Amino acid sequence: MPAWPPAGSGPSPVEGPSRLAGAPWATVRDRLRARGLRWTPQRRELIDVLAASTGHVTGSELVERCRAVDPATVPSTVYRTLHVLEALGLVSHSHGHDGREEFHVLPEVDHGHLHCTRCRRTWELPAGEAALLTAALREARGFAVDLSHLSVGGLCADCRAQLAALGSAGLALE
Amino acid sequence: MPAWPPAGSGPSPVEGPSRLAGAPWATVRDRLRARGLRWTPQRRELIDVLAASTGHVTGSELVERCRAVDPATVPSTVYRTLHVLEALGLVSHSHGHDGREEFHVLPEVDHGHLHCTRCRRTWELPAGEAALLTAALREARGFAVDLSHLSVGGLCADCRAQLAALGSAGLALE
DNA sequence: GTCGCTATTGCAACGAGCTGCGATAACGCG
DNA sequence: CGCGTTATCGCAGCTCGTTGCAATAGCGAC
Repeated sequence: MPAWPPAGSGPSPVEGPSRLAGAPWATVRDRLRARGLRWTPQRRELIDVLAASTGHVTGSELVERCRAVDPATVPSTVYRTLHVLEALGLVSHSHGHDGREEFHVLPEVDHGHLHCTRCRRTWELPAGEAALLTAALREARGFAVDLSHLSVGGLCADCRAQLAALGSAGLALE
Repeated sequence: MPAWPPAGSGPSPVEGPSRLAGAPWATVRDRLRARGLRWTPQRRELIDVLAASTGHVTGSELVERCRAVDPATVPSTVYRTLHVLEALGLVSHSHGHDGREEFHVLPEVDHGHLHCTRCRRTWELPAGEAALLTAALREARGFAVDLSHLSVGGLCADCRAQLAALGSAGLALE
């Protein structure tokens, strides 16, 4: 793993809106400052890592990736920064099947999660598919569903097929 | 808290092929043995505690209650026993809003959970209310929803009302 | 009763994540 | 450019839960 150029030494690769097209990361610094928050090297590192990530990442994965960039990285700082970024709307988090934190980079689209309790895979559940539920809950209880906190567990089609194939042979525990 | 009558003392209520009506705990010992598992004092303690519990309990709450009965209780044993009991279908667990484990004593009725991300209260979501979602997912994806792993987050009616009352004054973080 | 097999225990260490605290360093201002 | 304010850092320690391992103890068989 190539060491990154020491922060601040030498001209860093184009820091324009070039590759950041569609990436709000470029504006994070100003967004932080506008709130009286600060732009620190540690935060910059995490944001670099986030900008290179997509989809779901667990907190510890992010810690590891940061450590790859800067071995001096400390977990608490990463977690704290993640919470700050969440307040800015740049990431969101939910709890995976095992209760571990999963961060969601750039939650452009509001969606829930579907995960198979057998194969542990996860899918995104777009608002459309949950619409009936959210509408029903709003009407019946006045409850406003937050899709990012909607998590549905169960058996995916593949696993159901596999179990069916196994037939009644095994009352398998697992 | 009253000490429980020693197990096995006195005639236990009907224990037939009928229903484990109300007290499946009485049969736990035999169910364990039937599987080649063992009946130990530690397990008995946890089962006493469970029998005295209803609804949702977190793992650490159970550990505490066990420790109240027997200070020598060790967490790993409690957690391991809980997982064994889950395999027997006597408890089920899910992950709460904060990712912590919540155990569910005697999950007679299959249901999901609804929790408010603001006031942190939790409600049960009966199968009926989720039926539309589960049906839709089964048809569209062949996904079989496990209600005990269905968790819906959002704002409850009370909190929505409170927020509305606060008006546009606060762009509250929380 | 006691013997042996092995499930279970308790311990210690670990992993994820959070938190309080003193020290550091961003950043706005002059 | 230097100063003061205060957000942030790094550390140490804590909580919840899991895991590997050696020692213990259920329990079925003799």
